[in-house]
Amino acid sequence: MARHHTEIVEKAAVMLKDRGIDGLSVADLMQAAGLTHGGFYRHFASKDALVAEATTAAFASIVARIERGVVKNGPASALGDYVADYLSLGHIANPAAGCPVASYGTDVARQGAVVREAYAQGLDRMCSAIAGCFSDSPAQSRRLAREIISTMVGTVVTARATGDQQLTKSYLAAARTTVDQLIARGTLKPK
Amino acid sequence: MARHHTEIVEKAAVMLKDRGIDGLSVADLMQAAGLTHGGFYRHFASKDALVAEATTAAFASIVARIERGVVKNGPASALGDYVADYLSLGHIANPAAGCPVASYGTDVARQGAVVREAYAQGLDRMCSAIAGCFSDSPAQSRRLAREIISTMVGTVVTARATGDQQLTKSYLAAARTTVDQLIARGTLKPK
DNA sequence: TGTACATCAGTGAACGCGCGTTCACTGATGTAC
DNA sequence: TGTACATCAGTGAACGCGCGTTCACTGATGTAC
Repeated sequence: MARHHTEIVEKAAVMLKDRGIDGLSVADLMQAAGLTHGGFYRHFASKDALVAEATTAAFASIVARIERGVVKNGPASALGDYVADYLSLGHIANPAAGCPVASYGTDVARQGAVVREAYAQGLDRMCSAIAGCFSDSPAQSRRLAREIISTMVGTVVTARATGDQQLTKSYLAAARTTVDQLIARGTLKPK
Repeated sequence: MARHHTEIVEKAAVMLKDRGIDGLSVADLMQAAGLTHGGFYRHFASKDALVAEATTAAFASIVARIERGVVKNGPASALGDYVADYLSLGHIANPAAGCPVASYGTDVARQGAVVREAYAQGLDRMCSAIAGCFSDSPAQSRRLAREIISTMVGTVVTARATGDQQLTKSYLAAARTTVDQLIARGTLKPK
């Protein structure tokens, strides 16, 4: 059962980012997990509860990826990779594999408390993971992290509306410069 | 009929920003406009067409407000007011009166072509209105405008998830500083 | 000016559909003896 | 080791509901004479 539970949550995290909260149906999700929809409520109290759990999982996998990068290549490289992936054409084209904020962030404010809290906590942890790359004061590091996230989220959200790939590239490059300047405001922890 | 049409579109723009695309129902909208839902299809080919039109209207009213400000108080003041309103607690708390990008921007990528095009064009015009405040080259002005919008969108989208008002205030203040620096990179047209 | 008529915006009942959720059931699993 | 039984994850049919959309209708409006 635990294996099924994990698989449902992981599939949900992907489908959620692909289709949005309203676009994710319980029946489709369970079918994608190779089960029938009836069993869903043995695992979750409601769709809301599933969305909350999948949101937590989505942020957790981002945090895990950053932390793995830090351990392996050091903060500077990990942060650089994260930013490069975020501001890439691949991220624009493939929301399912990307950031939950850029994918369904504007819908969270309209959700119930369970989802909003899971999302707020996930965002906070993502922020901490990025802040952890800086050796500045915690307040300053978190502030930098917030600004980096805001810039990247805004860029991807607006760029996804643009059909023109060449234009999108130039937006991404511009944002990349802005983020690099933000990073340069702080001091990266040594490897 | 034209009066009804305008009223439906304007009510739709507000409700769309309040409830999101999926959250807006044809029946609710028509009731809010004082009509019954059956008449909807005398005005619009589909819900999609309505959403597209309301999106265009939402961006148009923002552009109109900026341009009125420019005429009345000059570019510097108009842009300053726009940024101050965007990065305000009022905008965080009241999406219905705010920016469509921050309200349902992440859902647009999942919509049909009609909506996506209306949205892309609206965003482009908003960008032009802001770029028009600068006397730099068109390319440079638009680039600045894009970065200002990205920063503000990202800030509001992430800040809306935060329950804590004090924290939200500090995010907004930080973004304000960042945007001011972006504006300072360009040259504002004289009044 | 007054009457007959055509138009068509708006009405409200109805449609099919997919949604989240429920529930009686089944059958594999693991424990008790 | 083998048998009987309880548990409960998973099944699949069914539910009520609200959605977008359709359509036969009504009645106010404006034109033609």
